[in-house]
Amino acid sequence: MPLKKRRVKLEDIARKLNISIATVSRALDDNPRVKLSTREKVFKMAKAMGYMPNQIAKSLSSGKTNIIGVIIPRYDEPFFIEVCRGIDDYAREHNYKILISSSRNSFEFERDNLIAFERGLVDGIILSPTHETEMFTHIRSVINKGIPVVLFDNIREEVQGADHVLIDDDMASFKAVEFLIKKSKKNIAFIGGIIEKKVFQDRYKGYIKAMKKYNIPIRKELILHCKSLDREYEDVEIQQFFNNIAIQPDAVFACTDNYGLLTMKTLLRLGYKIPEEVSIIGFGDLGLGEVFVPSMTCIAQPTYEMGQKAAELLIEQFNESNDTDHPKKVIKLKTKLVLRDST
Amino acid sequence: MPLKKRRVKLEDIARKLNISIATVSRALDDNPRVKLSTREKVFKMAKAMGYMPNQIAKSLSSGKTNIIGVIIPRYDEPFFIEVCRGIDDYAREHNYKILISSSRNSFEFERDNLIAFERGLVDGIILSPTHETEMFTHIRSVINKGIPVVLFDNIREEVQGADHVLIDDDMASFKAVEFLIKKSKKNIAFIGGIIEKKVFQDRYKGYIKAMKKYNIPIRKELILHCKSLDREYEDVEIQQFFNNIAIQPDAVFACTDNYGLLTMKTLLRLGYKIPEEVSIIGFGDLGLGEVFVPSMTCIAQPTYEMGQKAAELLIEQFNESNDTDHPKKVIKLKTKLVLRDST
DNA sequence: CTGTTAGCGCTTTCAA
DNA sequence: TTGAAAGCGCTAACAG
Repeated sequence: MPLKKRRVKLEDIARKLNISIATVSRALDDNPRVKLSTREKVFKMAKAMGYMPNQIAKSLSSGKTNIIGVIIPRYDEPFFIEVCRGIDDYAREHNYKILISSSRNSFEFERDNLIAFERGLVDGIILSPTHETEMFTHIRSVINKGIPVVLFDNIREEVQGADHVLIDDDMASFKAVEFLIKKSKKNIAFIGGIIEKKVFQDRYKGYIKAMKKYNIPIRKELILHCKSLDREYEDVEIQQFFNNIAIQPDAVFACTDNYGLLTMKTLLRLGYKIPEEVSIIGFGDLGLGEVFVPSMTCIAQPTYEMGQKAAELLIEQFNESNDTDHPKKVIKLKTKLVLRDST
Repeated sequence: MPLKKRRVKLEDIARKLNISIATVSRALDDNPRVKLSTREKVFKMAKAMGYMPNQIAKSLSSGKTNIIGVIIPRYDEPFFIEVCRGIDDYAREHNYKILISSSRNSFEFERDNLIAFERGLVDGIILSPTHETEMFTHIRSVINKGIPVVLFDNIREEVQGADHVLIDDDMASFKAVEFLIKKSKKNIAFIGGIIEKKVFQDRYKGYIKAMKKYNIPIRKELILHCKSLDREYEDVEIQQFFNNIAIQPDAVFACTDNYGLLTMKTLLRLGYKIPEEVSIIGFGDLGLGEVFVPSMTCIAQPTYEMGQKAAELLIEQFNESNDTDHPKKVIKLKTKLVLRDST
């Protein structure tokens, strides 16, 4: 077992080779201004000595960390994880790493995370605001410091200077509900999430829009806005809702996959036949819908692509000269309805 | 919109206040060796000027980054995400952030990630080795550099100098299979994952051990070691297996929740009654089993706790004086069998 | 092609 | 109670 020795640094290599630190640095960069033979010598020596550059020193000196900060509202939501996977894949290809923080659905945490990132740890930030986030001063403050920001998913308000990646929730929901209506469904229940959240508002809007367009009365009794922020309670809320429902639904449009599944589970337990008596559509399409029996029709979100796109926009911002204040972009990604057994 | 101005640094505050940088630094640390009134002056000025410390500079100077590197085999596996959540919660309480990297089930990536972390970006590493990981030289190399390491989950071989957090897979499986046997099941199928992976080996061992103990013949036809590394193909493999199975199973022990669910789905489709004709037990208990109809009996792993424990051990290592070579710890966490409708 | 040197922003001795 | 100054390890401008 070798002794725990001091890290070897450029200076050590330089001394061994009787050349300057600068030359070693350049050589390891494979800078053609260094004689090939010198470069080779340096490479060999670096390897022999087990040299490993100090990333922190590099960052301090170069002003770049090659880290992208990512802030998501929660970990236990496949949607966010899938977005992160997209970010990570794109980032890695471009030599960035990602630092993920969860805001735990709390504005305080979100701000704290942002502040932590402002301390120079990251070159830029990708953020999905929580439903609590009403003020955007903390985000603007980051942007004003010249740190590139890309927002995704739950965007209540466009933030000047940030890029945005989102989904046309409104339209997607409209299409889904329209699909149900065209199957002659009348009592279409709506299961949404906390209405403070922009995405849920939009999905609700789409539902309302479709119902209105086809002159179907909107019944309060058929509408649930879940308030829970964790799995367990969601289940309870949905069960209670259907246990006590006044009107028998012949279709349910659920705003997330999980709501859709919990709905199916509850309805099956209550003796409903799916899809004969009641059709179900979920939102997200993150794998669960496929596994369930009957499999669930879903609005498929391009989740992974969302992450990729966000990373792409961020890295573009890195490469833009800061002087030219490029107009920021708003990207809307397309969804599609994936038909399965539940409709 | 304020101009994009240069970050304010200690020097700026010092100059404004006509004191030295050192004093400012100490004051912001709330160091009692600085006169209280000075500290207050500094605090106020720092706030007024919008001072934000540069984390990178701090790290270079102090030799600590307060970042924990985490390497997991994949993102799209709730198990790992849940472990990460545990790590993150514990880490955050102790003022650490986590940098998550996926090794994509590839030894190459794992090593690359490790090398990236070796560059001084992180103070320590929590790692779950991939099934491909046979050599541990890359891990040892990190440890020899004095970087604390904690391994979890898929540990094929104890690595000197690292802490380990694991689950008694062998025993857990044994208990689950024994439970089935005591329900008079004879044709107990085993659905495992790539057998190269230590956890799957152990779960298989437990199965075999239980079968042998109760003198139940072990039938090759009832054993499947899935080879796939992604969701989609897992589904296909399991379907094929049961479509062509020679012996009707009266119980299935599945090595992951997902295998369990896919099994249930396939068996239901083939017309089996669960649990009347066939009982199912899954492994993990990460939420899916509860949602499914019928709900699935599972071996519950203390996933979140695993993450917490790993973080705890790592942070303990940080605090140990490096000279005293504390013996490293191996923690085995307990599982339990959660009974639901599938058995 | 290579070396010298001045930082990057902060911490921390040592001295006053 | 404060300040001066030497690093932390690397980059990059400038000089030769």
